[in-house]
Amino acid sequence: MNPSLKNAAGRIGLKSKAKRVKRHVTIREVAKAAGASVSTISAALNNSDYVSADMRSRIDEAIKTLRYFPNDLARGLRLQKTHSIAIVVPDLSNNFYIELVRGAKDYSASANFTVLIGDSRESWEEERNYLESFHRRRVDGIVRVPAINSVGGKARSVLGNLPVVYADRYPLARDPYIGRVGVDNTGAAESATRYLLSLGHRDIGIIAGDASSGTSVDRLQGFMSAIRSAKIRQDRSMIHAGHNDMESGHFHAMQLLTRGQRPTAIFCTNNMMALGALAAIQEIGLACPDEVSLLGFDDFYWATLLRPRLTVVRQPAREIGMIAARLLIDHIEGRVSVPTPAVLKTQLIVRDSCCPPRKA
Amino acid sequence: MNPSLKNAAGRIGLKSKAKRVKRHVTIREVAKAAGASVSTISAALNNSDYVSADMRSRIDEAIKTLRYFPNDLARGLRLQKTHSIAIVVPDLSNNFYIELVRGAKDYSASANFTVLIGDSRESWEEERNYLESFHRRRVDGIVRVPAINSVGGKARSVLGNLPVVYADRYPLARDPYIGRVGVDNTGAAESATRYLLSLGHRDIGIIAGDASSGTSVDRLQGFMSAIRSAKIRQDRSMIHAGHNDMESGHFHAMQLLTRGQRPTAIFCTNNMMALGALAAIQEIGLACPDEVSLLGFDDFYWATLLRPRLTVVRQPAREIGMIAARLLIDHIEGRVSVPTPAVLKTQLIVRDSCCPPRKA
DNA sequence: ATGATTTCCCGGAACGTTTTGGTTTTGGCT
DNA sequence: AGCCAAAACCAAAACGTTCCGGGAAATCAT
Repeated sequence: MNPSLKNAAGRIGLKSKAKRVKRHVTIREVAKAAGASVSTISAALNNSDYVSADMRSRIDEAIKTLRYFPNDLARGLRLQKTHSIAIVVPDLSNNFYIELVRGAKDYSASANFTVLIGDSRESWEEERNYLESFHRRRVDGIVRVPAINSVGGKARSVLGNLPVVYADRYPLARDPYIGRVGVDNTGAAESATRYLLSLGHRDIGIIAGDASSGTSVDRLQGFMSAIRSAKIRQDRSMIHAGHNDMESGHFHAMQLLTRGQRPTAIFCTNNMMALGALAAIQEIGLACPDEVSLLGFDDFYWATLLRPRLTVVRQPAREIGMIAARLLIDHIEGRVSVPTPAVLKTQLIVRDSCCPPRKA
Repeated sequence: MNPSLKNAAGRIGLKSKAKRVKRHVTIREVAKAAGASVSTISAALNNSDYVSADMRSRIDEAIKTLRYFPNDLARGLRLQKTHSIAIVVPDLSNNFYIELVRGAKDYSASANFTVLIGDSRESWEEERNYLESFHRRRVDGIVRVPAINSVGGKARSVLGNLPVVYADRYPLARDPYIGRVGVDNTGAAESATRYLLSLGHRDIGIIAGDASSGTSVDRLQGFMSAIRSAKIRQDRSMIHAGHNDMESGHFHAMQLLTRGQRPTAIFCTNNMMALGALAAIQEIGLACPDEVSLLGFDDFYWATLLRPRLTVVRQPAREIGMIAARLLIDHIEGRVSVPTPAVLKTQLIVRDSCCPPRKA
């Protein structure tokens, strides 16, 4: 059709003898090829009105044959927004966060936003790097579930005034955020504990998360509240603060199980620690649930493959991600959305890892 | 110190009555605040020589008080490279890929590269979106482990001429890539199969991956080769092609186990399918390994929590990721590196899920 | 002193888009 | 034919960096 097409396609940066750098195709080359001006191409791309059918098809053809892909750097620079958000989670090997990320990504996609993923591995150092990197990339906002050892305020210094919504965990230190979504941690932990109590357990150990996380604090509080309302005097040494990973779950379960008076049940405040605890139980050679019951937080797709199949309180991970993304994007686009914080329902999934204690 | 500092900090975009947009602070404002020119700030940032200690400290101070963060969009645009690569994997809920991603990310970080993560969920559609998005973001290269249903050539059309290195899986269709890293799939599958043979198994079912993946083909070939050299006539109906996910592992294991002549052992060619097969075995109520042995590919951190503990051939996931990143980055920076493809060692981890068949 | 370096700093031109504020073309009406 | 609005297109100015070419000041060699 258009004879200038092949010509334009051949244009390569012919600078010096340096590494032949094979530049990307630009909108300008498309313009040349289609016999139009740059602004018209742009108009066609952002399908504005006022570009004739004829012109539009010439442009489409040029784009196709030149294999043109818009440069989002230039676009973002000019537009002063990137139509993208970032989500940084503390542990990608924890399936809960995968689901959360996928939820966020799916909602974002439906809103024509792109999402960048960060995996801080429970390290503030790593998280900091991700946050700064995303900030420099000028994402339009961040959904953040902070690493366990990241005390609240530190993040702001690296975030500029990017809008942040917290998911799952939230910091205790007051940090300006535009939203927060998660579950009713206190209530969930309380009713889970009630379940253990109803089975007859009186000596219950808990492995909770770090006290700098509001979420962990809430869950512990829910636990305590259930215990109190059952008029039990809780042995404080059976309250452990872990780090939300398998190692610390293992470690603290070991502590709990190798003492004189061992608990008849252990409540782990997230799934990684539950796994660690299960490993410890198996290692010691205790029968679960017969000798010690195990109750976890967060469900995961292979929980039923374990023996015993794990009893857990399930959080709607995917929904948390979706809603977090929605809150964030609504804010970015200047829409007002539901008042924060958003709290979702949990569900106790009873399987085989809890039973009445041996002898009361 | 410098009185103009606070002044510059207050400069906000004061356009119309539109949403107060709170612009980011730019290098220009830093320049004004430090009483220097833009180019000098830039020089200081990229710590070139020729900027006096005095000037440098004024600049540092301005940067600090203004909370300046460079705009990587502008930077990338000007530099024509972003110092970032992308890695797109087919399933983040598969721990193998998490490790792979982490390896890639760790190496990249050490080389001052940033990495963007894509999770295609075994869907070419999704993968396409990620690839295109990364291309438009002008990452400098991509390490790709293609989705199972993505036939080779299609990707190029969306990648421009970005350098690609394949990890783990590779396409059969000839597609120009600059590197490939993985394990000796044929050899690994062959020796794993030999292990089953050595236990006395003669009726072995295999659930392999899709035939469009070179990796799957190789593994199946290794299996066949071991079978042949044991002079066994393999029942072709015991060769299944799955989709590398739990569902298809479950489905094909069901097929295999509910037929008249059931295999005494099943070899799954990746870990997700092994999990699915395990679920099927448990569902049917067969004893594993006593009634049917199960052999998986890829190790994962909770494999020992399963009952029976899974016997698998372990791939060095993390190293695969690291080397892939290294290959890619070496190429990007114009360094020549080790000849491709790079093949790493596997290791058969014998645990409890395989034993001699009941009666020969 | 004089010239030659070296050190320190700056102006301005890209990089690839979008958008503003035009100008030209088209075609429908008198 | 003449006019005018609408339709179709365009040139140029940003967006926030880096870097090239220079220039002034300081330092050094003669």
